[in-house]
Amino acid sequence: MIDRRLIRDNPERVREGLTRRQAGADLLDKVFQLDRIHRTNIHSIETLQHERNVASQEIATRKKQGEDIENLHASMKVTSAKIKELEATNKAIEEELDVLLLTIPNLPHASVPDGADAASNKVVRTVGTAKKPFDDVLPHWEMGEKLGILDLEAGRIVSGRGFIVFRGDGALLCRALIQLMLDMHIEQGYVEVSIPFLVHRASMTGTGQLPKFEVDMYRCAEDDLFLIPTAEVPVTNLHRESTLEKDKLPIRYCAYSPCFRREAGSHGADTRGLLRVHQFDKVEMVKFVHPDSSYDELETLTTDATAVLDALELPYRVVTLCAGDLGFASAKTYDLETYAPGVDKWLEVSSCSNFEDFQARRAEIRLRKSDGEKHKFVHTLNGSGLALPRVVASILEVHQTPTGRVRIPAKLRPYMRGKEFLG
RNA sequence: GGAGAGGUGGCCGAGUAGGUCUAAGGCGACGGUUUGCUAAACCGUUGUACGGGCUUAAACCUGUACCGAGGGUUCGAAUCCCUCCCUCUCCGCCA
Repeated sequence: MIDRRLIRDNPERVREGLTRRQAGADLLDKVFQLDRIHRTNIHSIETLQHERNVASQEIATRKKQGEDIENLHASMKVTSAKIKELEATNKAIEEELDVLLLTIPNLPHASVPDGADAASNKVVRTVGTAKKPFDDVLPHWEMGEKLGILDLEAGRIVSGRGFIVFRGDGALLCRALIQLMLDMHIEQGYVEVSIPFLVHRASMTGTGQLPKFEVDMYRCAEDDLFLIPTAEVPVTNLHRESTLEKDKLPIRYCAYSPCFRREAGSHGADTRGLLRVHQFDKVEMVKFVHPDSSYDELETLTTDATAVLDALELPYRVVTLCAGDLGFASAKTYDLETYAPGVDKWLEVSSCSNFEDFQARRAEIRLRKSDGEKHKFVHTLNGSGLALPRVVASILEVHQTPTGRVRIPAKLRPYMRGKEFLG
């Protein structure tokens, strides 16, 4: 959530940022206007309350002395009614204001390039080469089914399209990847946490999935709980409504979780194989940092994620998202894309973002101030390290051999019972 | 699912026959005095949010709200009433 005061004091800056990310700035005028009325009302209410407090005191004193207080009673009754009325009005305004504010996306950081959509994203660096290892590389779904490690039909039978079943080495590969990633991140200084996969509304609102994107979530109506679309939600909310000590920062977590996404509105895109599914496994990194260092932390977060791609010997590129392609809560995002020669595509396997204080303000994750300092929020960041199915797809295509086998990268072999090839 | 107990500041904890509660006291933290150093002792400070004033800004001054949440009664609510949420204990059920 954007600071209300920023909208009040510097509406043009907010307008500019929203325009840059292709978000309508029309809500802004409404917020500006409501905020002003809200403050005027507060002033009136407080004046009346002050009046009431003084009178109450006087009534108490006079009553002790046995004086007549009927007049005061009568006039205070009127005052109280006025207060009640104004409070009701202002509560309505505040609710409206909250909804509006929760719907406004974060502002892009100054270093984020201009642009309306993904076409304007900038490649920061490329590692390895994006080319076919040999001519007729099979797409991952064909390779996977040929090896008997991927069973898309079974997924359809059990749960419908978009759900996948891995068998044998396929299942082992998933488990191995999760383990490798977690071990690497622990080595990099992250604390592993194991978290709930169902969360309530407040958590979803804290990280920004709600109220705007409810249709994208799986929801258990009976208990009003949501299946998490990413571990970012429970992990970031670990510190919801709390104040963090400066000397405890940065806090770095990593976590494995399955991720559930309805993918509403994206039917027809990437329907084959592992590229777009309703449930997938992911290892996520989350950081809580001091505002001064959040952009440095974004860089190391990104290299902590690319280290996994290096370990898996996969070619990849790091892309800075342009303002128009930025996620709702993010101020700056690097996407990591690995090349899959079988489908000839760059696959997004990670998204590393700095949310600055956008999530922290929503989730009330504060930073304890030192003397004479204005009260602050921490900055939160997260990045996948990495999302599994697309990594598996990439492995099945990049490490494919002309003889129809798939080589297991050396760093992964200890987690794969020492095997060199899949299947 | 059933029964009971309870939710008060960073933490512990008092306070409910409504009116200096402007929330005691303690701990912790911070500052100071003392001290060769540390500790102890003593003195002092100590929340959050939102307004207003002053200001480049901070500091500061001032006001209001906040005792789980929301309503109600009242001139006045931590205190009385209603609804809801959460935590704990016991019982039941269960991997």
